[in-house]
Amino acid sequence: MSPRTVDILLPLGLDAPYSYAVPEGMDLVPGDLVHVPLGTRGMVGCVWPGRGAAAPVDPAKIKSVKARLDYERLPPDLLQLIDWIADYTLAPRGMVLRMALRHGESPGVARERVGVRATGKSPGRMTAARHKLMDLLADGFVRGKGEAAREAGVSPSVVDGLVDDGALETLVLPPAPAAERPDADHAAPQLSDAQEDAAAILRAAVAARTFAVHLLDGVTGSGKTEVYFEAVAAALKAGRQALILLPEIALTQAFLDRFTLRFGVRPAEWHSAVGTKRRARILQGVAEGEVRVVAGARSALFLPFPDLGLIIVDEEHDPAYKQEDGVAYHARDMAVVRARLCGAPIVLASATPSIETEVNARRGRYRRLALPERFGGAKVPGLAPIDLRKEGPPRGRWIAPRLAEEIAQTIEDGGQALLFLNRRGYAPLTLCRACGHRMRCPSCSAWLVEHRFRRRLACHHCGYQAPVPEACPGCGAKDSLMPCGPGVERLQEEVQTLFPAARSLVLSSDLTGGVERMRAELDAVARGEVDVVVGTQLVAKGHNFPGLALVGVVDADVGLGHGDPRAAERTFQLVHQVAGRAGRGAAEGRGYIQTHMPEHPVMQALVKGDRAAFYETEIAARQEAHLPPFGRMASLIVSATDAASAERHARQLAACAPRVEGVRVLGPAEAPLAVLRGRHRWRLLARAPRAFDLSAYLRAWRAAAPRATGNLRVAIDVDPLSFL
DNA sequence: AGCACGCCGACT
DNA sequence: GTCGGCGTGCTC
Repeated sequence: MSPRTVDILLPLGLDAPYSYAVPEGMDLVPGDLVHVPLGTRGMVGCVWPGRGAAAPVDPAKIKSVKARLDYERLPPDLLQLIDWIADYTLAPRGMVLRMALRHGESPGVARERVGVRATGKSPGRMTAARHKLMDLLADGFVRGKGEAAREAGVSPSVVDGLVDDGALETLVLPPAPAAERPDADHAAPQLSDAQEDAAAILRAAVAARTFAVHLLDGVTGSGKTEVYFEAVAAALKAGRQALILLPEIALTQAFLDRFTLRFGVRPAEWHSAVGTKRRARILQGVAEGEVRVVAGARSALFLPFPDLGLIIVDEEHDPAYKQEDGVAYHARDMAVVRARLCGAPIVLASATPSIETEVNARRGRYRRLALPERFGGAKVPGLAPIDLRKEGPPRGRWIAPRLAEEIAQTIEDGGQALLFLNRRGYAPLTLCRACGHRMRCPSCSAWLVEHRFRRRLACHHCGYQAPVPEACPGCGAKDSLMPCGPGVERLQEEVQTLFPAARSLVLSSDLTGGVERMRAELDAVARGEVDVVVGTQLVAKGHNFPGLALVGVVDADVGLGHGDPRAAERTFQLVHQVAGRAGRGAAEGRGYIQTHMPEHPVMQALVKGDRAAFYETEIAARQEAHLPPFGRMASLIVSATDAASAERHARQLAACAPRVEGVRVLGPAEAPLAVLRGRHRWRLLARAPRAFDLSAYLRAWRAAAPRATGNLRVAIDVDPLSFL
């Protein structure tokens, strides 16, 4: 009699599960995590639902499952999500599974905690530190060892000393919960009428336990967070779990504080800065249903919630939701898929919805919940245009005279000014005055950006760094290298020159000192200890600057005019959000936008504060050009270390594209970043009608294509962010 | 993703 | 003669 076999999906670049024999007495169900032998080693895999007749395997090859791991099994909707994403993106199923397993590698054993308690016996010898500790523990309560030391303000060794002495006794405490239970009734907020209307609809949606997509649409400061917290509260009251997705950078103290204020405890956090031990605990807590609310970055989408009753995607328009490398997926879109698979409502929140979401709302596929006003009556500032062609700053300066005057006035009035420039470092380009040599990255087609604080030139694409050379590498001339163009560091220098008495601060992602420093800096700004903040897009996200009275957009044209419609959308969203930073407190905000093309529709919309106008023009343009969401698109990037073979393969690929009515294949052309990390890149685009099954087309194409040999790679991106 | 196998250059 | 570089292919 032949043994029973199961399909096991392995977290590798394999699209199909492998068959393993099931040992006598072992019971396996899809979703179970198992240990299996593979080649010379062992590995964790997941029991996969059988999909009928698989390719026959040589029975002699079949090995046996080693063990079923003592984890909660992955819920069925997560297995379906993995299949769905693999089918849609053409990524190997195993690589998608990997995203759901990679956090669980270290077993989530909850460490036992040691607690201490006073025995009633006095210490043999008394010291000042021992006194503090004994005073603390005089209440007879049990405390964790480290906790007791911390609270008493003594070192942990004092605790050990008193345990040895017999004045304290140790006992085993139950493991601390992965996260405390949020209390839905902790502090119910006072909502405006518009907020209450939206909240009521969301509460009803949570109660209905069916899939529905809502667009929570409101300007910065209109109170979207309070509204979706009500939906979270409803999920909590129903005893179900909720997931709040945020762009990683927006998982700030400010957000956590607001959550804590509303629900009494912090949510379980899930992002790259959370340590492995803690991740394992949270993972287990989620799988057991103990953890009720997770606030996380896009990877939180793959957590094994057994009873997910609500998903929130905050800042749904944020491009950080798009994963470009490995499995190329958009977390917002996949969140909608997961919501559908588990029959739960989902809320997409944004002040500047993506064109895709906006169109879905207009079509009625998503229900729009609009919050028209700013909470507390504060105003989003209008943006006055400064035409750089007519009233630009002198050469080598970036702040126009009119903006400079406004900054001076703002400082004088005791307000704060924010200058927004989406360029890190000191100068985006360094060139030699003598020979024209430009400092470029040795492994990318990109300029090296000078970082003056660090005294280095850096590539923002691959991480290459080098000290600023003494002499020009091209001609050997000394002191001939000259920075060109502004970065935030250089802008701060200009601020210091123009306003010597002003206290200025640069906020950008390469601030050294990590999260702690960033937090301290933001606090300093909030306390009014800074007059002028110079920041990159980081300042657009989620931070509140109550004293901010003036916003200056230094170069609104960055990225515009290269023909990528997505750049217009991005500019609009960023500038709109930055403008929204001003006037959140009592002060009424003002804003200025420096541009070379004030007549551009995006600038016009920003100047007039006319959001609707932006969507009208942008949606019309997309429709006209059959661009997403009015058509479907995929990009194929062929790369190799050798330029010629990349191009050759790209051309072969283009030649064997299946001819299908309505589908157009564009290219190959050099990719926007023609060389990245030493790899030459060529790009193909496939465009298809909206209802077309593009994934199936790509699969057929890939099957017809010659195998990519050597170090050739073909990266497929369905729904790429860039349309170029 | 690992890990073994295999086919070519420079060392004791 | 062997060591070892990495390109190629397989793992139920």
